[in-house]
Order: sequence, then structure tokens, then C-alpha cells
Amino acid sequence: MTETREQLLDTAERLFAERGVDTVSLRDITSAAGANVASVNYHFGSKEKLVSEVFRRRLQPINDERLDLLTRFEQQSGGTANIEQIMFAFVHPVIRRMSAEPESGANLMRLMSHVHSDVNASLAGIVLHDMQDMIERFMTAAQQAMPSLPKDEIYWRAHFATGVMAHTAAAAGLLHALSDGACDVSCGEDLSCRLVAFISGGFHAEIASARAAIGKIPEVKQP
Amino acid sequence: MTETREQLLDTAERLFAERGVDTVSLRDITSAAGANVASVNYHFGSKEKLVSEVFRRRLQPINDERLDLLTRFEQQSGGTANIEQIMFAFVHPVIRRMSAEPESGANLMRLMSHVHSDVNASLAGIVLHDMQDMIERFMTAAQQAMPSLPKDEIYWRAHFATGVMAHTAAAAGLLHALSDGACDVSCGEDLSCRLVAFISGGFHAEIASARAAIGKIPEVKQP
DNA sequence: CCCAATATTAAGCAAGCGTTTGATTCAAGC
DNA sequence: GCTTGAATCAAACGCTTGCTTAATATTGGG
Repeated sequence: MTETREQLLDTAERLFAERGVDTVSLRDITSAAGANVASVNYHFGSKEKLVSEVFRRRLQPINDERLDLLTRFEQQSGGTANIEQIMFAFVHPVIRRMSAEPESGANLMRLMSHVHSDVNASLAGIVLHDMQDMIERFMTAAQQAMPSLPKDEIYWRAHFATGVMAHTAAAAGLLHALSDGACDVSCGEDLSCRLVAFISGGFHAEIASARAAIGKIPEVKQP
Repeated sequence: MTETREQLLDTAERLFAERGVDTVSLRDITSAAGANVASVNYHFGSKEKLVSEVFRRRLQPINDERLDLLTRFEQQSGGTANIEQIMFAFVHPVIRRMSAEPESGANLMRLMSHVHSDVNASLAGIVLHDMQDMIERFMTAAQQAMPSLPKDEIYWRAHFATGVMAHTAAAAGLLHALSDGACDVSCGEDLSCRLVAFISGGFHAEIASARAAIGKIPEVKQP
């Protein structure tokens, strides 16, 4: 029967999202899924392979949709997409899923945050391997969209952009609490555009003029 | 002797930064510190209290410096700081430490990332309590600097800004690898300004014009 | 010098971990 | 109706976890 296998994946995904990969035991998963402790090792071989499959199952369609969306923007614009379009293609496939199905979407958001923080080294290794092609594709697209920026500056800002998305995913509940419920993540396309606006604003920024706006940097007392 | 206590804090900080709080055992810490397993419970009472103290010890001076810096910017500008100054005051106390002492600085960066991702709920609870005053102070300063933005929009963008900094902290090593060493975090004030430029660019952005730049959103094939 | 307070030690506790095993159930194929 | 292979099960394996205990070592003040 393949039903138990699916049940294990669904339950593991939910628990990983709620409490993190390292703090969820096989017994937590199997008892919540109504299965035997041995079923994970029977169906997947080990806990690590289960983890890998949980992430792969969600990330693959997202990365496919990202690439698809980027390609269509490029075709639509006659070869080169602008930075807003590139970032929308990167962000929206995640946000869309999150707002379409609030409960499983929240799981996904929190799963994403585990991927982007390289705390769990083996996890990052597993997942990033699948994302490498997509990352490269988006990097060259960004370089074409912003030809005046040096390559390493592109890297920095893409890094910042990833941070915005990952953190939005990771700490959405925290923001909801801090803002007394005024901010939540249920309005998909709006949130995508809000994210894209912020990130693109960052990409268009000039360091020199920001430095000028800061002005004189005060001395601080060193303890 | 207070020497063992200090040694435990230093060692725990290093190991937490390298491998995360949950995956480091008391025996890992004590053996690396050359102390007995029981010493943690003797000096701190429990593992959780050790964790709390590790974070508090680093975050308190940073938050103090953030507030100090913001106050001086406000005095210098006659009451109201601009968004670049506010974000510099938020970001620089972290970045400065990181670049001043690369090894312990890297620890700090990765520690910060653990704080900002609310994966470990109890950890977030412990640490955020100490940060609440600082957060409130910066939120009202940001509202004064950007009076045209609605309050919840300020929340969103502050949330994004935190994400940029946290992710820069968390995955600095990852960026170093992806960019073949072109990007690293050793140039303190430069990096602070780079971060401030990106974040401030995001704060100044208009959602409507970003939405316009995206144009027609292509349909994607749903699997 | 001695005594009390502080600090460190080895040993062990119960509980939980991922994984393995060998028996049992179950649904088809001949 | 028996056989075969896949799926599930209870039980146990060896190991690590955070924490406790009771004995020992170290220290500084009277």
C-alpha cells in the first residue's frame, strides 16, 4: 500500500514546519500518522531520506514554476525581463501557494525558511543541489536586467532579496503578532507585489546616495 | 572560580553558531571546554538557561548601541532621523562587530539568525523579550521618517529589513561560496552602507509603480 | 591551621533517539 | 487452496540526551 507512505510525508511536512526537522522524532511522525515506528525505515530507508523527500516534493514544482514564469516574462518582453518581473517570478510561486491554501501554505513557508538558513548543513546540501540550475538562471537574468551593476554587487543584492523572502516565510507568525493582526499573509498577489516592490527598490538603490543620506556617523561609547 | 563559567559561555557560543542550539549537547560543550558534564547545571541551572545567557550576553550591548546610535542621529538632525540613518543604526552595531573580529563575528552573525527565525519558539520568546523596547523605539522612528506610509506598511517593510539583515547573517558563508569568494563580510562600514542602501531603497519604493513594471502576469501551467 | 563555602569530579539515572529484527497479516497469482 | 511477496507489527537493540547525586578537591577568611 502506498497510502502509508503519503501519510508519512504529509505528517512529517506538517511537524517539520511546526517544530523544525531536528526536534521532530520518528516516533512523533509515525504516531501522528497512525503508523508503526518501522514504517519510515521501510518506505524511505532512513530519517534523512524521508527529510530529503519531504523537501524535494514541495520544492521541485515551485522551482519549475519559477523557471516557467521567468521564461514567459522574457518571451513577453522580447528577450530580457526587467528586475521587477524577475523578482516576481522568483517570489510569486511561493507566495501563491501560501495564500491559496493557508494551512499547508504556512507549512511551506516555514519549510522554506529551514532551507535558506544553512544551520542544518546536510539539509542545505541536499536541497541546494536541486536548486542550483534555477539559481544560475535567475542570476544571469538579473545581470542582463541590471547591466550597470558589477557582478558581485548582483550577488549581494540577490542574497538580500533571498533574505527578504526567506524571512517573510520564516517569521510570518511573528509579524502577525507584533502588528496586532494588521499584517497577515493571506492576500497572495498583493503580498507578492509588496515583496517585489521592496526588493526592486533595493536593486535600484545607489550606495553612494544612501551613504550621503546617512551623513556624519556619530561616535558611540564603547563599553 | 568564574573561569569555567566564562569558558562554557564561549564554547557554547561557538558551537551554537556552528551547529545550532538543538543539535549541540551538553557533553559537546563541556568536553570542548575541558569541563565536567555537571558544570553547566552547576553554573547555570539548566541547558536552557545557558542558552539564554549566551544570547543575552551578546545581544544586550548590540541593542544598547543601536539605541545610542539612533538617539545621536536624532539629536544631530534636530529631532527626526531619516530612514537611512535609522537603518544604519539598526544594522551597523551588528556588522561592525562582525568585521572587527572575523571569527567571533561570524559566530555572532549565525547566532543572530537563530534568533530571528522563530523555529525554536522558546528561544525566540527568551530573546525577543529583551529586544522589545528597542523594536518599539525603531518602529516609531521609522513612522516619523516615512509619514506617508500607513502603519501596517511600515510593519511590513521593517519585517523585510530584518529579513535582509538576518539572512546576511545566517548565510554569509553560502554567499561566499556561490560567488567564488568575490563577496565576503570583512569590510564593515562598506557592508553596512550596502545593506542600508538596499533596505532604504525598499522603503522608498512605491508598490503601484512596481506593479506597473511587472506588466501582464503570464499564465503558468498547473501540474 | 582549620573550617566552611565554593567548585569540580566520576558514576549513574530515566527517557528518548534512529534503527533492526523476526514474526505476522494481507492481498493477489497460479 | 496454497504460495509468494509486500506491508505492518511489537519488541528490542545500542546509543545519546539532560540532569542528579554523593564524594572529592580547592579556595579563602577567621
